[in-house]
Amino acid sequence: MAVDLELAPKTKRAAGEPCCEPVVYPDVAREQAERLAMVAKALGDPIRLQLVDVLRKHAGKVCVCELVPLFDLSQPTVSHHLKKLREAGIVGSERRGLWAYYYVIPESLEEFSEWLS
Amino acid sequence: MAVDLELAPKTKRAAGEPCCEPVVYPDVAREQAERLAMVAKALGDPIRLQLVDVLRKHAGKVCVCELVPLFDLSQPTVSHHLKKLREAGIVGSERRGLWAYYYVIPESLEEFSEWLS
DNA sequence: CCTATGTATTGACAAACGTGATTTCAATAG
DNA sequence: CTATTGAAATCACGTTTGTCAATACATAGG
Repeated sequence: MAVDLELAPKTKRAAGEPCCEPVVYPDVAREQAERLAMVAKALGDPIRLQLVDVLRKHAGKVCVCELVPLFDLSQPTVSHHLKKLREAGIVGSERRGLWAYYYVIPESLEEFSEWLS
Repeated sequence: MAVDLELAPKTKRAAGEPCCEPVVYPDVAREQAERLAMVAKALGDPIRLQLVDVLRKHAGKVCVCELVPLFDLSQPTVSHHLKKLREAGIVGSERRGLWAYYYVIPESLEEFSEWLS
């Protein structure tokens, strides 16, 4: 696995230009990037984005039985998307009797919103 | 394939509650949702999110050769992520000699940023 | 021309994703 | 208890994704 000894730097830089500024560091720590990306990924599907939009605009909690008919999808599929949103911490749910009500957790979007602006 | 004739609505609503408010509509049109989701999806990977972060913070254009060593990834993989960002309209690129320089297109994030807040 | 260098594309592959059919769970009504 | 109903979980499927190795492409220098 020994790599060739660096005999000569050769030309290294083709033109005289130094290519770019000194060095660049991502000053969004990996951890933060992962949190942000997790949120973005959850919003990275049109259905889920609309789900969040509906829930946000509605302020209150919305029943799954109202959400399903809005999308031309099976109930299990909508349920699946809601689960993804739950896992990303974007929405919460609450059961009342037979029905399940979903709502957006506003703080979950704050960090992302701030990073974006 | 004929479904049973609907003999009787049966109980229909278990409790007396009407389940929830009248009806809810997604007032983010499908088209807009798809645009927003496309941006979110592109940001939905930690590497790409950090790439955008670096490019944004840097204001100017950054050479690929500076970006690659920031991530513990092969050059083709970084190139692949940059392509995804390009396809989503989030970044642009420019060749100068041998090098390629990338930059964020700020307007590309505006709609998403507004929707989010 | 030929060689070296920075970047992009291709091919391959495992992992994750989006979806629907089917089944399971939980809770209510009788 | 049994039957019904809303929601979630499971299974199966084709598609997309992230990654690297290898290759191709473009440009600059000899």
